[in-house]
Amino acid sequence: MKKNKAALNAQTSQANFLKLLAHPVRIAILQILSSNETCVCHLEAALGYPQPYLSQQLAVLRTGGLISDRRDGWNVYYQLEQPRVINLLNTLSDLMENPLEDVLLSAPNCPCPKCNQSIPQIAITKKIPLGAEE
Amino acid sequence: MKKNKAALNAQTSQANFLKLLAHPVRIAILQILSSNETCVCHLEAALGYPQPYLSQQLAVLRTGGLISDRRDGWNVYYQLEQPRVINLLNTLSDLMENPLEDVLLSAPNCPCPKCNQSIPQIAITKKIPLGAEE
DNA sequence: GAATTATATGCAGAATTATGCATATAAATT
DNA sequence: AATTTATATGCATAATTCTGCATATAATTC
Repeated sequence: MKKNKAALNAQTSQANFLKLLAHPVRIAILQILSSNETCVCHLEAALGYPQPYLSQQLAVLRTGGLISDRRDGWNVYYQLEQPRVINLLNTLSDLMENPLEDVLLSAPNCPCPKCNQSIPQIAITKKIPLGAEE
Repeated sequence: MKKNKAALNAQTSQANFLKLLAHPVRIAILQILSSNETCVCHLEAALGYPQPYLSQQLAVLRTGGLISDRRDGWNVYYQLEQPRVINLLNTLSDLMENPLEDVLLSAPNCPCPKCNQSIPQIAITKKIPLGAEE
């Protein structure tokens, strides 16, 4: 009897989908986008990674159909194309008992229009410990 | 001002966890285990992959803490260590509108004790189309 | 139209993962 | 203790992903 490998079509596309998510920066990007449409410079300010690096990760997510972009003047704004992905990330945080992250809420020195509409965002409530910056 | 990368600790461990799952054969294994404690030879019969290959994928899942093994005589039986992983896989199937797989239910010619306790398993209800085997 | 600002792409080397195959171990049977 | 059955490990090569950096594009302002 010849041994035939099972096709595993569904599992293969599921695995490919998970590969899109299996990256810390891409997870962080999706979490940020889950609360707001966001421009690249905001991600840069929030995450501290170089712009070309973030653009590449955004390209991975965009090519994978998870997010979409919209240009407005100078800025390109990204948003979730498939908001239900957040269900998955929530199930994951739940499973791993990781609290939803903090980091993602503050984007000090973000120059984007949305961050500078009127009032500076968190600034006052956030204490910067001595020696944190140089 | 120096740009500091965000730590992304939670996201990093989440990504590592997803990497364990982001593989078609490993997903299939977990789905099979979700319904039953299962020995390696059963997986071999169900999936049609060579035994050493499956043992390697099992080792990945075992090392990652997702499954555990128990020896009984000749056979080693694996079971889910973290049954809530199935929530995640279900959320995923749901998201991708993949029906839960069929393939995984039949393991023709499985020699393991569990498959040969008394009655042949599915045999009768399952029609094998002409020319499916040679 | 030249300079500026925001974002995207290309490419290369490093690192990691996937896969196949030979062989090792471990319990059971004789 | 030799053989058989079930499973695990080691290693080599191929394939893929990661990451950093240089450069390209595209809209805007001067």
